[in-house]
Amino acid sequence: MKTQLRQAIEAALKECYAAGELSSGEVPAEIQLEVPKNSDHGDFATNLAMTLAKPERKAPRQIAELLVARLQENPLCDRVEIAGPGFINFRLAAQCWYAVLDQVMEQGAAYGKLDIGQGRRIQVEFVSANPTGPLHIGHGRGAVVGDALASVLDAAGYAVQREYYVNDAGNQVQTLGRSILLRLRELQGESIDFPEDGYQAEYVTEVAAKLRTAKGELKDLSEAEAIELCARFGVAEILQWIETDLEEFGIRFDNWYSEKSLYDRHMVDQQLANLEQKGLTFKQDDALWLRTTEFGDDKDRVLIKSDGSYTYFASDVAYHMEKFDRGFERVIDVWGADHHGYIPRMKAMLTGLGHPSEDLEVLLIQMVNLLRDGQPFIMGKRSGNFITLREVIDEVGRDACRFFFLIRRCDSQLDFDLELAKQQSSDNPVYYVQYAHARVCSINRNAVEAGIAQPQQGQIDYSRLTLPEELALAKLLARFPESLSGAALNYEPHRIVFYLQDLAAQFHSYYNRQRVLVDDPEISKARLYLVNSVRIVLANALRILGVSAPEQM
RNA sequence: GCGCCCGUAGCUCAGCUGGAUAGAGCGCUGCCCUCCGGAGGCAGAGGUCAGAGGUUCGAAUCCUCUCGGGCGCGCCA
Repeated sequence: MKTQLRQAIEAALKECYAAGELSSGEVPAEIQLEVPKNSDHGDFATNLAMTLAKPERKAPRQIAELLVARLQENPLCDRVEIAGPGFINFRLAAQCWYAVLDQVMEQGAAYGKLDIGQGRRIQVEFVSANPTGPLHIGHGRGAVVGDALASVLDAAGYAVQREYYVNDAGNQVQTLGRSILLRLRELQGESIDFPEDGYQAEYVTEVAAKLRTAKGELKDLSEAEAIELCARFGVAEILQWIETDLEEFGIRFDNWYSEKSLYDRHMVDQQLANLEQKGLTFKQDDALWLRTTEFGDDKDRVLIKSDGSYTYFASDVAYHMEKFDRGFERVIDVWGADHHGYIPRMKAMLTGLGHPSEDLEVLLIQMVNLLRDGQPFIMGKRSGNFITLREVIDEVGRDACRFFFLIRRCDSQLDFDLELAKQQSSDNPVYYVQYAHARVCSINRNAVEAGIAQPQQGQIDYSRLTLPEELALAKLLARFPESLSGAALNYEPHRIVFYLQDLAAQFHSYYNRQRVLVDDPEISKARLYLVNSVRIVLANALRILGVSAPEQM
């Protein structure tokens, strides 16, 4: 719709040049067309005449008149007007908009899909929580945002991979192993003085008990061997919890990438050697440093500590370089916002190794505040860390949980009201949107009962759709692809949520004013066609978010 | 102290990358309500876009400063 109009404007402009009415001969690279906020200003508006004013040395309105004279003849346009300082406002013929319904019906589940990615490979790495404990509520938000973003990009035509980076090397894994071993000994009757810096939580004992049945008491192993075994067992066990939780949440990763495997394959050393060769490192105090300050970081960073062990950053360098070696053109990391200080060094490392820093995009996920009936759930700013994701999903359900995690821009903090999420009323945005879908399904069931067949494409007389609400709905359906492209280009899945709420609101309002199934069978058919188009778009948008579109509730 | 994010209606937040009279939900006020499917529907009030400069035809949006809030600033991960 938009592109057709853009072509028409371009053609009109060229005609003006051909007729000598305009002289500069420049056709702008892209003619800006936007949907005015105020619908009195038409369906689309362009500022073209204003941008041409300078090169043409003519008044904007004068230029606009030349263009409008030609565009008025175009069958696409119902009305073309000049407004304000020189905007050209277009109102398209109703038929154009109702043609969208045919598109929706014809394309079905594919309606809205785009090709802006053109099959380019992109990776979204998200969750990547340490395998030392169950997922908490904060991980949940990152999980859903990452997953939905991946789906958005997929729908926009990118070849997307979802990856989980498993931090199965390093200190925290050793600490986990030691903690499990101590709990194991406790289970064996020893009295243990459990250290402050160990993992205190109960699940550690759970893992220890399981290990005891599987592997026995580890009596014939050395201390180091026992810790190592406990660590491996614990990581495997906890990863399984995480995987199960995520799957229950509707999230499935294409790849689980082990940090330890980077060391096993000597990838870290290779990358460090690479950096050294490029003269980007230096030694100081027995440690190896990366000169990240040369690329915008405010401090240089340690890669190898003076005791010879590697920093987390060192494996991250290797990991991210390896992502590009795997052929991804762009790599997206989803992190908790408290890690934002880590971004400059990562980008510095990339530019140092010859990658434009935009190749890595980091999405920062802000904190989640749990509420119950508008009141903070528990005190303390990091309270979310003590509530597992599993508990929340069990309480409010997967759909509500996912929807609420996506309802805000990810860089703003989120208030998540558990009671609201469970509520079966239109105050609850998830319910409101899903209910719109279920309502159309209900109408369909009634249509069957009344013996009215689902109208097929080409059988619809659009002149039966005479109401302004009907036209408005068709226009909104036409804007779904645009909403999707905005979400994809800006990495903002929440836009889909806002679109959905908009569409549901307009549908409910229409439903409340008008009956779909009326005495006149032709009108009924046309309206059925319209509301079923709405149903399809609702379902398509919900599918991208990983929220179900129920037929009844 | 330095750096990043944020400041929009009473509250929670959108605002399509610079467009025209800044929007939605909750709350508030006033009407309506046996409707294909629910304790719901319709309408109204409510704003100096934190403040001050700047950029230009045009700024909530871009730049600078000030104020206020959040988060970071380990040879931790």
